[in-house]
Amino acid sequence: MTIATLAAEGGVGVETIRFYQRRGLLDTPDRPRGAGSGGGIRRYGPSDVRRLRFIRSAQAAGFTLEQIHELLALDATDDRARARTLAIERLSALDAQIAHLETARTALRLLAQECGNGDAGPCPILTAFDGGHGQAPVP
Amino acid sequence: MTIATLAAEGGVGVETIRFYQRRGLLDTPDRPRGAGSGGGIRRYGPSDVRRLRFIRSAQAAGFTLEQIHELLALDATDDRARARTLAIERLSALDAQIAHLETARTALRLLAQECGNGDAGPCPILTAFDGGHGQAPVP
DNA sequence: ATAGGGGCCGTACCATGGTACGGAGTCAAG
DNA sequence: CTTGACTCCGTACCATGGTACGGCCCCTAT
Repeated sequence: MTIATLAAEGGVGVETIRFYQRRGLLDTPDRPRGAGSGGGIRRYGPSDVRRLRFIRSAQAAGFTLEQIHELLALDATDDRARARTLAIERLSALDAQIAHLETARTALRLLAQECGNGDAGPCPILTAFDGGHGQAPVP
Repeated sequence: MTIATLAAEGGVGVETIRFYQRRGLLDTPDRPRGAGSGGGIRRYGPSDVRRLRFIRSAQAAGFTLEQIHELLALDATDDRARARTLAIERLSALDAQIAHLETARTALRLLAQECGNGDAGPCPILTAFDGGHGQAPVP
């Protein structure tokens, strides 16, 4: 398949594929020799699709591209311990993030509710979050 | 209080305060007239602290700075409907995001588990996420 | 054989949310 | 009345994760 097909399979744009290649997340197959200068068109296979889909999923799990790079490198080795460590680290970050968002959700429900009841004047937006004392946003 | 104190109250850096001012999220008090040229040092009060804390909380709830800008503008009006709409929109985005992260968490637990059992060879990182078909990451 | 649609490549640009820097001004304590 | 910490301001820079552009090459169908 060509790069456009690969991109479509992964639900991303062609430029994104190239971007991932530059980052070393996807490999760049050789251009078939035999064409005039520079070579022909690179071809991709099912393993590239799997890899691309993995990247998207791992991204959805909150790994950065750099971490995904490491995970992919790990896939070739049998350093299970390292892979486990990465997974567990991300898992606890994920737990924290979820807890965090749930807190935010509670505060937000309050805001929606306050603004929903029929009292006069503007709803007290500035005080809606008064429980959370400047909690840092999840980066 | 001075800008450094305000920053400390909000748990952010001085540069962040200035950045918020440029974005119109915090206002920039007048420099007291009477000093040589340009004027003296700006002073901040408790309302600035509240506002700053609100910004941080809203950010934690996933609002962008632009949306926070609108919320703050709304605080001066009595357009409760608009505030409610924003809150409810963010609420459902938040719900989706939480659900999403929970899915990721499940997949990740699987990965950690797979890599934890004693089978030979590398753990199948690439197939660990095979349930999620290239789900887009939460932006 | 020629046009058009992709592909290839380098490089530039984008949004978001800050972070840093340098020079000048201000202010309070010693 | 000087020193040193802090402020002000403009502007530049950073990381992340892309997105776009322009020029050239290749390939296939007409």
